[in-house]
Amino acid sequence: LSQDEVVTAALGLILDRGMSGLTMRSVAQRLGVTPMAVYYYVRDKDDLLRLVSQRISTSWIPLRPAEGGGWEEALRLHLTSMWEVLSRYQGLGSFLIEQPSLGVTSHTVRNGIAFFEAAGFDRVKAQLAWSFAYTYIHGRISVDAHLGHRAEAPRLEGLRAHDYVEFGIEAVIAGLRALRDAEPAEWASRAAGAVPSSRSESAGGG
Amino acid sequence: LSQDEVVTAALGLILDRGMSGLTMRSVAQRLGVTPMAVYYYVRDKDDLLRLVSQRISTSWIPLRPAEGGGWEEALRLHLTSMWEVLSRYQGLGSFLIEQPSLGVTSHTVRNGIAFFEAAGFDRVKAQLAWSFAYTYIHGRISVDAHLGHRAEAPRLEGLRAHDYVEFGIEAVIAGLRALRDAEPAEWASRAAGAVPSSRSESAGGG
DNA sequence: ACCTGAACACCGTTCAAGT
DNA sequence: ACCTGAACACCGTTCAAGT
Repeated sequence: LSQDEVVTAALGLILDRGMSGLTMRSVAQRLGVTPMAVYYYVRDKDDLLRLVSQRISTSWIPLRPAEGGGWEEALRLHLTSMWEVLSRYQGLGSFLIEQPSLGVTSHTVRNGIAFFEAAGFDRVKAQLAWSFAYTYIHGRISVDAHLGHRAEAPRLEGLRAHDYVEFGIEAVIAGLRALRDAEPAEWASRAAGAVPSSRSESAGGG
Repeated sequence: LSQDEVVTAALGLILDRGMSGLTMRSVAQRLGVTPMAVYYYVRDKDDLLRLVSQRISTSWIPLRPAEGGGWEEALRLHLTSMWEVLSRYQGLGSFLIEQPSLGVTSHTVRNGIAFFEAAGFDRVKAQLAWSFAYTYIHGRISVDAHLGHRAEAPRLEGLRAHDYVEFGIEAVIAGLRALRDAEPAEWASRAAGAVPSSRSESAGGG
């Protein structure tokens, strides 16, 4: 038995029975072992979920400055692959994307900001832009996960999940393109001075 | 004792102790009653959460066709007030927005589509547009909720939560404005024919 | 080092019973 | 109609013990 096997068992359980089917006891049972054996390889359930997050976060195309295609295409590829991977795991996606190790890591944030700075966004706008793109795909995965297992969810005509993501990603790109060169006054008119031009005092989430 | 008091107790518990502090037993304790008394007014925990959702969903500005201000301003007001209300309830927001009664109701969906049709979007684009706006704010509330109670979350300089939402809502509006008059080929280039121009065969989520 | 067994403090919920 | 009490089938987790 190893930590890798524990993580694999957890992932299998999620695919088979969904997020609520993942318990320390079910992991142990799938491995033919006593519940407490799992605790030898994993500190607690949060730790197990962190490891599951790490495992799948290697499966999508990272966000990196484009080589000729422009930032739009690079962002499109990244967001699309992220969605494709995470939507495969039903409720897991909406859960995992809230895990620090998968979403808002300092590495992920720095990388995202660097990407948008390379695309011509100033430092403040690069932060806002990355947060916006990340937030959208987060929302999309959550909404998809929720619609997936609810029969009462109203179905819209003629559109598949993929159409929604595609439209959404294009809207994200179009929105960012429009705001990149806009003056703060154009998008922060009702909160003048909220975004200082140089240095600043307060801290906020990403 | 009444159903209203049960719902009020549940809401208070969430504000005081967060989502994990809400249990059937803690609701009962707050009401000075035995755990099973709660079950007289509420079918089960899901039912209680549905009622909590309903209670708070009346607190924000509904999405309705603008009277002179244009669809942009109407959408801005709706999304902003939704965020302000839901972000007050920490983890509740990210949970509640997944509740059918709060988010993707057939009424909410129809209303949203009608709003965007009145704003000059065709039927298919109105569905996509509503889904996009709803999905973004869903994501924003989830991300905010998550960042709220995690000390390790990296803090970006000089930006407050409000700045992110404001930028995001403007990006949503700018994106929708750009795609409203675009041809499908411009935003669905890699999946030609995915969105039929007239009638359609398959059904998908919103 | 690796795993087991018993136990604790929690859940949501059912069921029968009280008033 | 409204509430209680005891109980069931679950959780995550600790702690002491085995090999």
